[in-house]
Amino acid sequence: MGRHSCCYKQKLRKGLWSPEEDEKLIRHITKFGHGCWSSVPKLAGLERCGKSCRLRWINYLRPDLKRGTFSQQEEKLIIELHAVLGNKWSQIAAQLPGRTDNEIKNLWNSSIKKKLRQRGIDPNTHKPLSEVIDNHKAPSGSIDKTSQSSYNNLDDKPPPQTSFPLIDDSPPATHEFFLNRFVTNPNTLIKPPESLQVPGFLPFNYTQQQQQQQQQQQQQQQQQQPVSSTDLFFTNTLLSGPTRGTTDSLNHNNNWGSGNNGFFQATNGYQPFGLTDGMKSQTQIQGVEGEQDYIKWNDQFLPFLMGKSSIESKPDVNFGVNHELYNRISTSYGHFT
DNA sequence: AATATGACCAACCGCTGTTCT
DNA sequence: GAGAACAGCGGTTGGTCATAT
Repeated sequence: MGRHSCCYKQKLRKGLWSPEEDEKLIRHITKFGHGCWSSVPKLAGLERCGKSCRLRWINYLRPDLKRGTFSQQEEKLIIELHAVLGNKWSQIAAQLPGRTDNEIKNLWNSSIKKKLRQRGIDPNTHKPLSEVIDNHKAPSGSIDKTSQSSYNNLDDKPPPQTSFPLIDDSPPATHEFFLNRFVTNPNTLIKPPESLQVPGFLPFNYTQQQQQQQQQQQQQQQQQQPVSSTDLFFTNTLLSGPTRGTTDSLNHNNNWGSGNNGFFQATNGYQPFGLTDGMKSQTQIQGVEGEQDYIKWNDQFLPFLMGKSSIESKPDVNFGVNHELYNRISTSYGHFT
């Protein structure tokens, strides 16, 4: 269908969103949910098409977005999922809570593809490049059982060409492999596969009860033994990536499971919207004077708009604006004055 | 210091599938 | 059943920033 018909009827804004537009959209969806996207811009007072509003919300304004750079485990998971699903970015994103299909797609095209090629892996077939060159008939997306689905740190230096298969003894990325890892028998599953212990990741049949058991086990383990910094990073934090200046990202548990589910489960006519534990985590950010230059405006502004902040000294906002913060953020919008 | 190049990423475009009338 | 409206998806584009020359 392409561009919505509404886009032809009137002059609509295009391009980057201004903070004011974001604020309008957030306020509207916070109060009313999005309902029918085509009606959102009118109701929210925006000169955008519904499609644009939807995209902005899904890819940027949603409170459960994780943002930040991808962890190595996330990258590994993306590669493994891509080996099975191909360019089904939305399905891949579904396994990475807090990440959008757009984000993953961008990562794949800008970074992972290159890293795989550097390691001698064809990003389309996930086969060794030499093999792909030798066999031009290899259908795209098909997974050879000898090819590898398990990847070590992609930042590592590539192994010698003779060392394929590349990594370890993990099973190949066949559909059986995928099913074994992601669609497990709920009667037998207690613990998610080790490689899937990425913050917020839930296999398809990983129930809340099982999750609680898992959390209890993790808590016991944490009490029993010290955790390495990387373990902390991967299992206890939601703010991944450089988290420059992030001070308390280690101080909360992984609540993505319940929080995320709650967020996405529709309970009424409107599409669901709610504040989640995940959002709490997202708002664990530094104060205005900190070094958190990575965070974009909504990362700080959004919680205040939502009337909820996990920052202890909550600014006096109530859908109003923390003006100091707002001014600082607004200036970061070079195109917007 | 100026320019070129590349990386990154937000947003748009066009398509398909589903739902509604 | 047909067509319109809509949601969602994947590919692509264009702007911005960082780095190299």
